[in-house]
Amino acid sequence: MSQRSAADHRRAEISEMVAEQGFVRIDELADHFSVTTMTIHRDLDDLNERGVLSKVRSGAKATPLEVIERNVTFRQHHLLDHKRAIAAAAAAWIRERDDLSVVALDDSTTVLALADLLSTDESLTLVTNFRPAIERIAEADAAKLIGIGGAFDPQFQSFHGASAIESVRSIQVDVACISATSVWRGALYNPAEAPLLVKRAMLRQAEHSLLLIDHSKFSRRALHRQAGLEEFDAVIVDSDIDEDTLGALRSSAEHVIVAPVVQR
Amino acid sequence: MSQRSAADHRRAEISEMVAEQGFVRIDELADHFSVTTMTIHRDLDDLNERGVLSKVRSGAKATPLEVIERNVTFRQHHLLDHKRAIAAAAAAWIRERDDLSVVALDDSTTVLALADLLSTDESLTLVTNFRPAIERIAEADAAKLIGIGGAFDPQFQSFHGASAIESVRSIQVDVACISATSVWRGALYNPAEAPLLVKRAMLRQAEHSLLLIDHSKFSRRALHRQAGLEEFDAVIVDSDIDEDTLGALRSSAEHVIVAPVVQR
DNA sequence: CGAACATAACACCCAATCACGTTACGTTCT
DNA sequence: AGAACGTAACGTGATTGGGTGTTATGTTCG
Repeated sequence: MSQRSAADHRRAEISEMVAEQGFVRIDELADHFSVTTMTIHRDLDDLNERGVLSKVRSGAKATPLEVIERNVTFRQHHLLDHKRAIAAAAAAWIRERDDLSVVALDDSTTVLALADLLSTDESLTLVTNFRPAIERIAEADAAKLIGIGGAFDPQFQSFHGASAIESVRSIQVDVACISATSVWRGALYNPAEAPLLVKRAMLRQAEHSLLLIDHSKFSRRALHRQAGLEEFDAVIVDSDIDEDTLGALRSSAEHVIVAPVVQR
Repeated sequence: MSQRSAADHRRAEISEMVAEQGFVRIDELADHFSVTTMTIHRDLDDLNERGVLSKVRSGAKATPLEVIERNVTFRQHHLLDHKRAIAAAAAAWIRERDDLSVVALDDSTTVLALADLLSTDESLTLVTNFRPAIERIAEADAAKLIGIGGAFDPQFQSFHGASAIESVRSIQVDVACISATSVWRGALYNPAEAPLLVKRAMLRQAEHSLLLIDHSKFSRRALHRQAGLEEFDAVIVDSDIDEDTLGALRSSAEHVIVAPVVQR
């Protein structure tokens, strides 16, 4: 499954090196990987394009962490196995309860993995403001789809704003599947306000709610408070979460599901 | 540009044969093209999938015209040069007037060609309920995008329903670019009602309006009346329209622009 | 200015995909 | 049952496209 080409592999390693060292020279990289500087140039152009790093003269420097966290194309491939595990657990949770047919999905890459799992189910109606999710659900041509429109935000690849909120408010949802950038002291936080408002609206319209969150989110902070952990029917985390954090989570959330990560 | 592979060419010819004769046998086709029946099977599977024809035992029969006309994947490649010509004229019309910045686009393939032309312009805001258009505009990452959400209709690949109408009503549009399936006695007609309602809402919210329509639409009929030709600031047709029809059109529309079709 | 660096254009290689045929096995007619 | 037809699976040859190097030409720095 996670079959990477040689180029992808090299680019991933470059990303790591840049993240660690802050700056790396192009000729160093060319030397290290035994390729031409031209190849490195192309790698850096690509990574720069995707917002993973900044290409500067003679090398590349790290992008500020906050920017990375917002960037969809970066997030998309990050911790993919973990996200799939979490999504599988969420799908199971939903399928156990067969009275749930309208599922709202927010604009997170974790939930995107869930969209893939649910999109083949003809009996479901999926509601989302996330363009990649809309794309895949439409492609699958099985589940019914309600798109939440509004002002498109290229950074998040999703639709926000008053119009989006309005649209969400006009729908009754059985279960909302939500993620967040940061979990801290029993509450969720997000770096930007616009997508957060849509998430809140989804929660408000939902009879049930699931929080899908991977272990990396517990060591972060973000600006805007989104919701409290106790508001969710269940919180789903991957099994790479550490003991202490899991303990703390169990004390503040109603029900915690730990999704086993399958290593490739 | 229009570089077709041998297989595409054969499939196009099959489509024609089926359209003309109503039904063709698989072994006839295999014989005619000097290929195996298996290859024809695959061709028909594909064409059937795309809704161009219906595969039945021992052969293929034509799909009712109405169904063909509704089918997006079929429409997408139909009269492409004409659509491009019309779109170019529409783009010119809009660019001549530099006070126009919010453009609404309906769910038609003609207008999709226009979306491609406008999506690179950073000063524009594009509004649409058409998934392929949303996709391409987001991809271009230049023009601002407002997505119209709602219930997704796989047949048209666009969003409809009360929620979509509501969303459109909350926006002020400078110019609405609309198409239709049929033009008949000075009015527009559409085979389905749901997309029509969104088109009407777009027109209502728009200061100006353009009708983009190719010559094939004048020899058709459809069920639901959409609007009168006189409601548009300008009607854009391709140059393959015949004299009489053009004359009639000129008498019922305010302003008619004939877009020259470039032959490849 | 000259050295270091960036980019554009072209050519090549390899791997993945596609189109097609062949065969073998199901399925549906009469 | 037997003929006609459909489908699944595999092999193969052609085609495509991504990834890389090379060279030639710009561009920026000191």
